[in-house]
Amino acid sequence: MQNNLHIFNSLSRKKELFRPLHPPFAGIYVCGPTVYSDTHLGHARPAITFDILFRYLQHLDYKVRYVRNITDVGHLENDADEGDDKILKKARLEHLEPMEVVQKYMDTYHRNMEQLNVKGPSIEPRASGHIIEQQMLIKELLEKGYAYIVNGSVYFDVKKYNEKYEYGKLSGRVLDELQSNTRTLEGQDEKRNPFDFALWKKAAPEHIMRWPSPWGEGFPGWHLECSAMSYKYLGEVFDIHGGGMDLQFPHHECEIAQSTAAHEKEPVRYWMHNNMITINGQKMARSLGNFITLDQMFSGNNPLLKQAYSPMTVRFFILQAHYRSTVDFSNEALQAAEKGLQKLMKGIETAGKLKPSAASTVNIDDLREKCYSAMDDDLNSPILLSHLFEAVRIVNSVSDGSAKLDEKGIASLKDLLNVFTFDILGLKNESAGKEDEELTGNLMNIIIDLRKDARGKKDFAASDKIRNELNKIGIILKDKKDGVDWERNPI
RNA sequence: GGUCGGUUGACCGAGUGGCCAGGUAGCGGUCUGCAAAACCGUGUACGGCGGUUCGACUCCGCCACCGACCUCCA
Repeated sequence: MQNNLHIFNSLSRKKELFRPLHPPFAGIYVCGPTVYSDTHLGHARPAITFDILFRYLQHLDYKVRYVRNITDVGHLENDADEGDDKILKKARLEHLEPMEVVQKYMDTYHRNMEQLNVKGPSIEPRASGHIIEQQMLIKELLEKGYAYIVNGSVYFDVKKYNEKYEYGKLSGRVLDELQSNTRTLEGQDEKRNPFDFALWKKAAPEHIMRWPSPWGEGFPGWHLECSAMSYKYLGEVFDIHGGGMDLQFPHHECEIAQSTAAHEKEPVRYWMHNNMITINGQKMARSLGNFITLDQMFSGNNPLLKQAYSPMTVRFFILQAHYRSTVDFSNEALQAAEKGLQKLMKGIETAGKLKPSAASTVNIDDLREKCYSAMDDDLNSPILLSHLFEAVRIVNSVSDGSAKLDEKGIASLKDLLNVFTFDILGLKNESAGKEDEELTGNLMNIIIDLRKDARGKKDFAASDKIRNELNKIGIILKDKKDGVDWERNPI
């Protein structure tokens, strides 16, 4: 299978031609959310970025296995020994079972993803469902001498690992520097070195998320799940690993260390990292308290929002920037995106009504090539969109006669718009059919008002015509004392 | 403090050693009874200062400012 897709590999810091290990198969692992709170705008970025990758690889006829996990245990507030599990903390706060918290926010995440038209992954494994696999990995690491047990917890020995392998290669960090720069956290006594990280944590007596293990009752560390689950579903070495840039260190670095140490192989061939969404120039994050949840985006119910923005407006907004750039939230930018999206959708509707000419004055094949080039250049969605607007310009020109297309050209143009807009960028036409009921009501009000004017002027010919014509299409008007009612005639 | 990245026109946002991004808004025109839409045209954009070059927004150096990561974060 040939393709010309180049992706920026965070590991080499270069664009590389994508060649999967076992064509026609392609394996992708992306870090999903920790489900302890509402899904926010920031979550939409990786979801959409890797949705585009998933869709494009499928379009190129790869058999893609896309694994995106749900973290439902093990994500600690910090690396200190008494660091709380995020989910556990939330459960205590809301007086819920931890798994009730997980269910609630996982459902929200799924609902929001569906609204954004993000395709579900092939497999969506949960950390809590892979405790055995995680323990197996720990055993392997202990046997190979890359982990040590202290007081019922197990830690990864970064220094030992760094003797044979290179810790920090993904994030460009050098262990010596890390050592001197690590901030001192309370309660790190158990670890041999501050940059060692937990594979298994002993559960305190009051800790309710706990599993038995050879090292005592406890729970897995955060970094471990991704190594265990990617290995289980994609193998020792797989093609693409994605996630947010903020996960590069320490999460992905630790993942590489765990997997490499256990399997003696580099686990990932292409690392891809999406950039952050900022608000007023700062990262949007729960911990900064400046985030907007997706439900708020869609309803407009947040002081930072001047209006509601539809899921497709949000998707289009995100696609207008390249995934490796930061994109700054503002109402003006969202409003511009809303208008742009409308223009694109209207253009596609117009494309369906074009009349063919005998010959063509524009070349659609060239444009198609450009669209592919844009996608092949590290998923350059903003450039692709600019080409789609060029396509829309052609549509409108043909529509008002300043350009001509033959039947084949029109078919090709329509196909291009459909494939790239809907299949690959995953946009959809939200206005189609949506507000029909509301529109009908408004139209009827206008018609009834016109008829009232006619009757006021004793123009009964006009008023009767309105009533009769409506009758013909199954709408019955009823003149009452206090106004006019209408209903559909049940034919 | 360390590491990395950014600074593009009214706003958002691509990109490149010499030519065009694109969207939104503005202005002028075509069309139209009026309007809208659409189409055409339009704006001396590339943080500052030097350097390399026939030519730099694009390469190099310095400076300023902003941000990310180094602790959890998509």
